[in-house]
Amino acid sequence: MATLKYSRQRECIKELLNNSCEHPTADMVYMDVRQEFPNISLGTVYRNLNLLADLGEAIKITTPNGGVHFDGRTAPHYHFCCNKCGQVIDLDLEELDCINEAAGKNFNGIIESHSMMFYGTCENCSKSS
Amino acid sequence: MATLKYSRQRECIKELLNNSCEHPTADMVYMDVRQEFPNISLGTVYRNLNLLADLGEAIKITTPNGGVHFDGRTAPHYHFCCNKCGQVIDLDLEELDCINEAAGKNFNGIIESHSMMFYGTCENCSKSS
DNA sequence: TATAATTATAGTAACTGTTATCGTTATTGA
DNA sequence: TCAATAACGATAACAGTTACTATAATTATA
Repeated sequence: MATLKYSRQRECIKELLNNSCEHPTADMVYMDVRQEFPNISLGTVYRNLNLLADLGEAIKITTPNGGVHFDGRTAPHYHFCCNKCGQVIDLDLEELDCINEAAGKNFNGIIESHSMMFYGTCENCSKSS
Repeated sequence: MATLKYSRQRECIKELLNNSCEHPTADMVYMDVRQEFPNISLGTVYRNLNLLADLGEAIKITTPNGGVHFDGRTAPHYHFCCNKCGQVIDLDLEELDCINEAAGKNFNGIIESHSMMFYGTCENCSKSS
């Protein structure tokens, strides 16, 4: 059961995530997708974003101020979050696998993965300050 | 203005954070502190937790499932979050300063700090599975 | 100490982001 | 073409958190 069925709305959201280099929140996706589907429901946006994340076709990024961003780039990579404007930006730093082992020292559970977020001031905000 | 005034409730919350090795959420703190202040308000707990975090006397830890945990240990260290029970645990891995520089390559903003969270299965959950 | 000024509290309402519900619409497979 | 069912839009419900307000506690001053 629960066979996946095609939907134009989901396709549009997926496209939008893949083609934008920003990492939009559900609200930002809602704004954008409404240009093509003027009366799409916010619930539909949430449902599909979570579905895509569950399918592994998108990544959910939680920022410390509580905002949740979505990324269509599923290859592992790290992000930067600007302390001033809150924008989330991709970083050119390859994933450090070895770090999981290092963290596992003196720890009795099983470490499978990690996430890392960098903070500071983005280019725009450091210019206009 | 806004001179800080002593409050027994805040002191109790601070104590509680410092003496517990778990990393409680606001709700967990609320439960605990009610043993001493049976009719403390949940708002008071939130207000003081955020105040302590602002003062640098506690640290706010946001987990990807949306939960916010608080830590009275303010020295920089990393955490582990169990995928099964959601518990947050301290790790014995010293902060990697050099990593900020590495991340700054090919990046035009200013990187000041980073946070890292490890995931997997905690000791308890891996036993009882 | 007594009093005035002001911060913190308890209780509650309001707000925000997200999920659940439900009747209708779209997709799919026979 | 039709039946089965997933997805939709609209809206209600929900959880976590913050804002509001009258009262209580703390602090500074006389």
